[in-house]
Amino acid sequence: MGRQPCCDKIGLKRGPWTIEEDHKLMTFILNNGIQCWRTMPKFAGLLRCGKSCRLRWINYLRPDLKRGAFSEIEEDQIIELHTRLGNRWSKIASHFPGRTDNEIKNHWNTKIKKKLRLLENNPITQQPLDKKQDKKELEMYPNSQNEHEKVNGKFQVLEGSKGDHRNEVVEKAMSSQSEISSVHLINSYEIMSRNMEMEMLMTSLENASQTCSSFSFQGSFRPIGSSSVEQWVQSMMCWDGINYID
DNA sequence: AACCGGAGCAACCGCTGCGCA
DNA sequence: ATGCGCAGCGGTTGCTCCGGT
Repeated sequence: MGRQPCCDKIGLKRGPWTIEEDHKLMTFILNNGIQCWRTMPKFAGLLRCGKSCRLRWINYLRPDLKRGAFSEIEEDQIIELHTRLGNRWSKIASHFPGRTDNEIKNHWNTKIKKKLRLLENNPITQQPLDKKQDKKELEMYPNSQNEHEKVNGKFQVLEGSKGDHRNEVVEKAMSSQSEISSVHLINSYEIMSRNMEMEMLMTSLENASQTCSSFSFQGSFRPIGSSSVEQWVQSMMCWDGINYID
């Protein structure tokens, strides 16, 4: 007789996570912490198995995740670690704070492997042949080598006075044609979100302002179609009431 | 405009190792 | 010592997007 499944899969949802599910999981973890993945979905009101919740949190929702393309330095490090450790992705990932094993594994399989193969086939130049991607990125972000390095700045509203800063945050995000990529409210009410829809952000901020007299706000924004990332970051840094924190 | 193929990546599956009774 | 249940890990799958024809 085989091993019992990790959970009763009948009636459980599979496939891509919705924003609502993300929100439920995140809120639950932030309020209760991580104790038992198996029972978590039930208490969080999710029709998912614990394994799926764990994966979603680790690979996507965790607030300390570093998003964006891998730098040349990171790639070199991955190659070096891979020659020493082999396919032990979690071990490799432990050398890169904010990166997940899944992310590194995918990057290895889709980019690095190919790059190394091309290098092997092109020993004279010792240069990667596929420069297409680099060129494309350079065209999109002429002032930035790595879009996310520049964009993932953090902004903080100190001693926010309820709705004032809440509106400020939302208006600024909307006027700058941005999507919220990460929001972190601290103090007595805590919530985080990644790729949160504007409507949901409003609700979260509303809840926050109801449950505490003052709160601080930390977040990062990612511009949509901004021609100059640096310019955009500069404009955010000048935002009254928001302190740019390194 | 429609189709196709490749790239990228999120999510799943099944195995392993560990802690505990 | 053994078996069970769990979290974690690595391989794989399948969906989405995008560029080329």
